[in-house]
Amino acid sequence: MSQTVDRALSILPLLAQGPADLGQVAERLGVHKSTALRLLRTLHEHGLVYRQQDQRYRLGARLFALAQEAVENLDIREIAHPHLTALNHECGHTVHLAVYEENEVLYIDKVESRYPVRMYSRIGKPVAITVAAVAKLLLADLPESERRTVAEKLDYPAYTSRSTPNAAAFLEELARVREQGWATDLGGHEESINCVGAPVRGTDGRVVAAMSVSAPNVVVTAEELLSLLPLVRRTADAISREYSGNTPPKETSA
Amino acid sequence: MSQTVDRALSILPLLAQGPADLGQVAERLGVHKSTALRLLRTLHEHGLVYRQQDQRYRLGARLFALAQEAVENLDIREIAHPHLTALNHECGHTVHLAVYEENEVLYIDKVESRYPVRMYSRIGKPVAITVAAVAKLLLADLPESERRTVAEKLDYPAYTSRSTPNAAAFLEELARVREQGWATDLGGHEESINCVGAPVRGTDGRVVAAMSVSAPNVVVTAEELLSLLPLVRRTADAISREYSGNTPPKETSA
DNA sequence: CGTCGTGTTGCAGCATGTGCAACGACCATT
DNA sequence: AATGGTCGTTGCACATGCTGCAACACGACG
Repeated sequence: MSQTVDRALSILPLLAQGPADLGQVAERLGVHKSTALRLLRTLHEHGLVYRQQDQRYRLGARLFALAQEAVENLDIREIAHPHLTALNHECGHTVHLAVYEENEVLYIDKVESRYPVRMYSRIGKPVAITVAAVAKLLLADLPESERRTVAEKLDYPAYTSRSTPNAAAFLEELARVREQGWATDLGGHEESINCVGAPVRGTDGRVVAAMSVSAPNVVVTAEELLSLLPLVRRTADAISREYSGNTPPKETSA
Repeated sequence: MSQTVDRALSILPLLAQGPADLGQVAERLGVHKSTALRLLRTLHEHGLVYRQQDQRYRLGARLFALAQEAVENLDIREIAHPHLTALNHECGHTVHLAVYEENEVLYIDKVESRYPVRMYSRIGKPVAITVAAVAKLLLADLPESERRTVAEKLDYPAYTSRSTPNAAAFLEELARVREQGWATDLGGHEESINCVGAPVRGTDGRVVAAMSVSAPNVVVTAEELLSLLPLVRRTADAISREYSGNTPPKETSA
């Protein structure tokens, strides 16, 4: 909508692929060098872009700061975290929390055996949206039409022999998930890893987040993992309740 | 330099503090609502901003993707990582790798007892630049004038009784660090945590990164930690050598 | 010493972003 | 139901501020 800003922002993904000098940026943007220079300077002033010794431009540190602050301000994460930790203590496995945002599913919290980590390698990377239990839960809740649109647009990489093969199968799976209120990923992403997940709902019943427990085959069989389902669902429901209760935290009396 | 882009980018830190609606954004930017709307729309198209159900704007997922890609493309990190892991195996303590970038020091890698983590809670947060060993190493290498300028501009929070109290003390410390070629942080940030660090240098001898080993008092005394210094320096030198060797990877013959 | 390849600057022209005012949607209140 | 208020959205006329050009500065290279 705004040409100038549009161009400036297009520089970021371009630099994400690796450093580039002024000429390259200008060329790939399709604008004059002087224009690119001014845009880069503006980005630089805001710390989104950094100029290394060889004069080439890189993405800057402020980007991390922003991403960091963004994830910390997710109230769902804040509310859910203690529940996730508790669940982890009970079952010992890795616990994930994820949200859906414009055709992407995004991990926003994770508790592993020993360390509560706030930001991980997986954030930002394309989540295996066609197979992950949390992805199924989040997509299953979309309105019918949107669900279909999204499913059609997706790629269906065959991570393993048990990955979701195509849109039809995925929609079927989503319907099942929607009905039963929980989801699994049995070796669909990595042959030896299984997950069970349950949805977190807001006041209006819509799914606002999803959580899952993951464990490798070698530790527990899929059946054993499935036996954790009641516990997982109870945890998700507890988060839902607390989130719904706290949703309108409008100042009633200061 | 570019007004439009400048305004658009100013929205990001604003939203980092928490979700805001159109009116708030317009007001805090000092522009008309319609202007703010157009800027937000452009940011939205690029995925940097997300609109939640209540119509308020939040920072978007693409931000994570960018931050993620940015950190992965740091070649220093890639080269250093195996060395950091090796060092961690030898001594068992937490190992950090950091770089300096426009008045900020930034952790870009970390190896902890059990998990190699690629992105951590600390990235993006203001590093304790006045006390951290890696910060001292990176700042100590700046040219005299810049070093002074930076030192004057900094705040000197008294994290503990042993924190660097002011610019004068800091500059003195930097001089010492510069001379001896290594640095420590003995309880300057957290009373019970000590660190020893050494610089990683590029071909031209300039410090391009810094690494450190941290351990709590209860595990090893400061003296014991200091006994690791030779090992730390050897590791840093190994990284320097490999980085210098690989620095000009220009295609000599396709 | 000249040539090439950079990044940088000033400027004229006009595309583009700007603020205004009016509209529509929604909610709360009466 | 009707009213008033808030908030997001749209179309438009104006002029701001962005654009691309051409010329300059600087360093590397032969």
